[in-house]
This record gives sequence, structure tokens and C-alpha cells, in this order.
Amino acid sequence: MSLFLSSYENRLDTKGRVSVPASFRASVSNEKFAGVVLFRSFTNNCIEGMTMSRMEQMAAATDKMGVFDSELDDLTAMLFADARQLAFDVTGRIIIPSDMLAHAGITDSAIFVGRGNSFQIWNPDAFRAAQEKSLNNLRAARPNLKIGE
Amino acid sequence: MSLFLSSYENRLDTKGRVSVPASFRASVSNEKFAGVVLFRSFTNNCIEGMTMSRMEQMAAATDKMGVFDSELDDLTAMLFADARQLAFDVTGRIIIPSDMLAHAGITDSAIFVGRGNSFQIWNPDAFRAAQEKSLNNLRAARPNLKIGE
DNA sequence: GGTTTTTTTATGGTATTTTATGGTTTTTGA
DNA sequence: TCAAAAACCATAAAATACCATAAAAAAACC
Repeated sequence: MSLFLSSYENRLDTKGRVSVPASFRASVSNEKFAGVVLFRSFTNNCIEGMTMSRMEQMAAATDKMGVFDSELDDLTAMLFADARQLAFDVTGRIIIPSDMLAHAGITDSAIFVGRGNSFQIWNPDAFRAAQEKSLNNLRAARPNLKIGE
Repeated sequence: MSLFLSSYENRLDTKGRVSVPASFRASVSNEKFAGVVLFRSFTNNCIEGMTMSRMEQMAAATDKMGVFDSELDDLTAMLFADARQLAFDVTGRIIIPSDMLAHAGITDSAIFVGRGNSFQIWNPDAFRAAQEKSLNNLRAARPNLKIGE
């Protein structure tokens, strides 16, 4: 799977359709499902997005936990119950459900934000503010990311 | 097997018929049994649903427990004795048995809730309350789900 | 290097199909 | 024979596919 990189701001039309950035579509192009899976973020006021195969990996990961585990309940409730699979139309657009738009405070335009193996969709202004905050957090405390094991 | 994602609220008609959401039917479409298996949840006031092949996986998983385990007795009683297989009619509807409706408190409408490899059927109001609770739980403590090994 | 041409991408509107849902008729089986 | 279940038919609403154009990016050209 190729990575979701960079940020792209696109307009919503009257029917709520919005183009998924071409470069994101390219990242999905060799998936069997030609579209994306979205769900409301429970950490930010934004929408989380990923490929279907990534979602299937999530399901496989939950299978390794106990089937009747109560912690798992909450997680699968938000991950799967809230998720929507949205196919691209011919020109590469999706219609973001209105409850998700409300959650993210998106009205007339949305910004698609690359997150590596996934992406997010934000209200453009809210994103810029959050981005500023992330920068300050990182300056205050350098993260401990290791590439070699 | 494709995943059960998202939530769909559908009405029951006077005869108790309710449409299984089209996307759920799609998840079942390459199964040999064109329908679903339901049983009463013993963790929530709802109905558990899955494909026949998932049910077979469950049977295989119970084999890993001791044959004369007393927990297994109760589990298999609910899983297999209580389970009903319901075929879709031409338009994709099923009739949910009345004891299951009573268990879930479903009267005039039901919400089909994706859970990844399975799904649930809830009273819509009860589901929304439970969902709110899950969201709060997750916000309080971020779950630790790892996809890489 | 700058200009023109071509291609890709984003966006707007319309037509078609699918889906949910209500009702009626036929079949089954007790 | 009668009631319950299954099959059949019809329709409105929602979702999806289709077509057409404008804007932007990339490529080709001088």
C-alpha cells in the first residue's frame, strides 16, 4: 500500500460530493475495493479514512482478542458500527455522510490530510489550528520513534 | 469474507418483515447460504448476526475448549441451540423471530450494526445510548490495538 | 526560459438504477 | 380447511452512474 501524503483542500458541491485528491486515489488504486472507509475520529473533531484492506487488518487484529472481551465491544462499536464504505464515482468523488460532516464541522470545503497508512478529513481552519498545536507539542517533547527494531 | 460496516435503521412492517441492508447482503453474497444466522446476545440486549461460515468458525473455536468444560455447555447452548438461520426473500428481507425481537426490545424499527466479522441488531434508541457510552469509554482510555506484530 | 498544447483533475448538473417498503396473491403444512 | 409462511408485484425515495465543462497541472514546443 502506498502512503497517504500531503494535504489537499477541496470544495463540496450542493449534493455533498467532494473529490478525493488524485494522489490519494492513486494510493487506493490496487485495492479490490475502489473507495475508502471513513469513521468519526474519537480523538479529534475530524474524520478518519483508510482503505478497506486496512480495515480488514483491523478486524483480523480484533479476532486475536477474545470474542466476548468487553473492551473489544467499545472499540468495534466505534470502528465498525460507525464506519462507512464510500466508493469513488467515475470522477473520483465521494459523498461524506452528513453526521460525519457535522462531527468535523465541515460545510463548504474539506481538507484531506495524509497520515501515512491512513488519512484524515478536517474543516480546513480547524486543521490549520490543530497543526500549529502539534508543532508546538513536538517542539516541547521530541517523540521516540525507532526505525530499526 | 467482506466486513459488516456501518449502521442502518430499517422499519419492520406489519408482518414483521425487515430489509437486511444492501451492503450486509453484499457481504453475504458469496456465501453458500443466502441468508444470515441470528442468536440472542448474552452481553447486550440485542441480537447477534453473522454468516453461516463465521458460525462454522465459532464451532471450530469451541473445539479448542475442553469438550466437558461447563462453560462450553452454556456457550454452545446459546450459540447453537438458540441460533436461527434466516434466508433472504426476493427483496432481501428476513422475519426476525418474536422471542429475539422481545429480547432486544425491538418493535417498529431495528438498526443493523456492523461489527466487522459479524453484526448486531438493536432497538435504535438503545443502540444510540450504548454507542454514546462506548465513545466516552474510548475517550477516557485510548485502546491499544496494534496492526504491526 | 517562456509559451503553447495536451492531459489530468476538479466541479456542476442530469439521468438511471438500486433499495426499502407497502400491499396482494399463492403455496405450504398443521 | 384454515392460518401462517412464502412468493410476487408495485412504487417512492435514495443512491449511483452518466455526461459535460472549467480549472489546474504537466508536457511539448519554440
